[in-house]
Amino acid sequence: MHHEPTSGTVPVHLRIADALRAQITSGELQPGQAIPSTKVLAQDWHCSVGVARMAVAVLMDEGRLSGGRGKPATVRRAPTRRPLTLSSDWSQLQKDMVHRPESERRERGAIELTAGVPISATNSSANYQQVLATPEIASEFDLPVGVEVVQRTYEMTDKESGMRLSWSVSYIPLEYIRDNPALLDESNEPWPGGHQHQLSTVGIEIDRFVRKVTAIQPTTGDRQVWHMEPGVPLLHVRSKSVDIEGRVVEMSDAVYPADRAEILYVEQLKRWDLERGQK
Amino acid sequence: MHHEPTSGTVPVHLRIADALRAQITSGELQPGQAIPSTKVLAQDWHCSVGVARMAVAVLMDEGRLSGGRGKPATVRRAPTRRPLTLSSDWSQLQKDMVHRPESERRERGAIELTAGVPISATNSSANYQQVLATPEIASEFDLPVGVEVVQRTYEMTDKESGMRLSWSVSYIPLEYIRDNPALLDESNEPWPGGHQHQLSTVGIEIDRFVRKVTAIQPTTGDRQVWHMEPGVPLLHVRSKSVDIEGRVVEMSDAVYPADRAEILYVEQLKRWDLERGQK
DNA sequence: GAGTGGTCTAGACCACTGT
DNA sequence: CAGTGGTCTAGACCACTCC
Repeated sequence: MHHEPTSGTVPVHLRIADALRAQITSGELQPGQAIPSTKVLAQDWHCSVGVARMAVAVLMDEGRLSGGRGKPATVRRAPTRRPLTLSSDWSQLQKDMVHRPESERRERGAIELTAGVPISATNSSANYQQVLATPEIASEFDLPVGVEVVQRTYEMTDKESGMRLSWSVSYIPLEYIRDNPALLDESNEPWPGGHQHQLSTVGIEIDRFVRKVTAIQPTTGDRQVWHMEPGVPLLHVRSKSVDIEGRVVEMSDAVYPADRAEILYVEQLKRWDLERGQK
Repeated sequence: MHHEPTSGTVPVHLRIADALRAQITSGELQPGQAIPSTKVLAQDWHCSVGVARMAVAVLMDEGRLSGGRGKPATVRRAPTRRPLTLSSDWSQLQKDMVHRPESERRERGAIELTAGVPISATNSSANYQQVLATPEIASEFDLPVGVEVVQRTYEMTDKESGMRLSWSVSYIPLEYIRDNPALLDESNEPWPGGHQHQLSTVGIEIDRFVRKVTAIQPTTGDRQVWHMEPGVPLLHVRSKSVDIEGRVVEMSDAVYPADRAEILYVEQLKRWDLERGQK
């Protein structure tokens, strides 16, 4: 028995979602507060519980509700994101450290990947593998497909919770570093001074980093290892290191859950009064 | 009548999704190709069509399938993203142009927001409004809540398709630009030379930009205006302009669909041989 | 134990697409 | 027209949480 001809053309579950979303943004439903149960929503809107569930599923996917498993769905609190600084200042500092003693490098070495969490509270695991460049990887290096590259995957987890804090995979063409076998030794992790120092041992000087940032939707597997809630995208950062001869000598992919991290960077400009007459 | 005790503990619809995802990543299902219909999946997996639909919904949300509405669901082609360059080089160019004649500025003025699309093929609309700073906005400027700010929303759409190409909202505290009423004139859009030039007319010199990039899940409304498919996040860029006195003089939010845009930026480092002895 | 959401069924009707 | 997905119903059983 149908009550109304669905009045408009907007599906019922979307109308319920719109109503709830309005209540959330207006503050009528506060963060942490529970929304009405699916059964109540079904009664209020004269629909089946299945439709009510579809409505809350919409808001879950939008990241507005955090939910379920025996507990009522609640309004998600605004996430606090750790800034992930990728500014030239910091990269320059890393470059300057290349010629500093190892003790100093080791101390600050892994900051790159922890983004603020003390190294002592983390476990890290690295893995080296010699692989053949896929078409995608080869095109980034502008080298032929199938060329040998060293693949390094790196993962850090929180000691207490076991939660993953960072994950990245980087590639260096084997021919560029063949002269220094130490670069293939996993026991050196985390790399003191980062790959900038490692590359400097074979005479490669980095001129610039080129980074591309985009976002993707996590798979269910991603959600498990990151302990992510539904409705949270993954930030994907692809960095390339270009040396002073214009060659791409290193490429890395890293991902971060968008509810915990944000990419922060600074563009420094020159002063007007300092550049008079130049260029 | 139940056939098996659901063997493991993984829900059926997730197992179907996993199987399909594996077929997609392995190349067994090519981009553009149609996946089996929900009815067929239900028969193959001995489940109801409802469960089969949940399975394809999972892959839709991951952005791997596109489709529906009478047509069978198909494997989505890899998106081609337009790079959105936000490098210091480009910003510096903008800064240098501040002191160039208006004709030159006007020519290149709006590149900032089109990201590669010719200006002639777009419609743009700007809107000015004088509003009171919300707590969030005020905290970015480090000014008291309720201070007057000029809010400028800017939108560009493709002339043919009517699709939205860019959207942004920026804020400038009124007290910083009160001396130049031209800045409040909407007919000047698009701003020749961007806000850097506008601010220079009241004696403000930009020292640096600070940008934060993160990703959010679009609402159903967002999806409509951007013509986005499900499973595509939105990139969110918040830029702040800091002047040479350390004040935040401008703040803007911009969003881009993550399947069409990527943030690209370059970190330029100094040469070793050029910095000997300095610093 | 009562209430919650998560999974699943077996249907129904509709809008849309292709031929 | 037959086939597709999109919406919706009215139930069922389970795992979980809170009291």
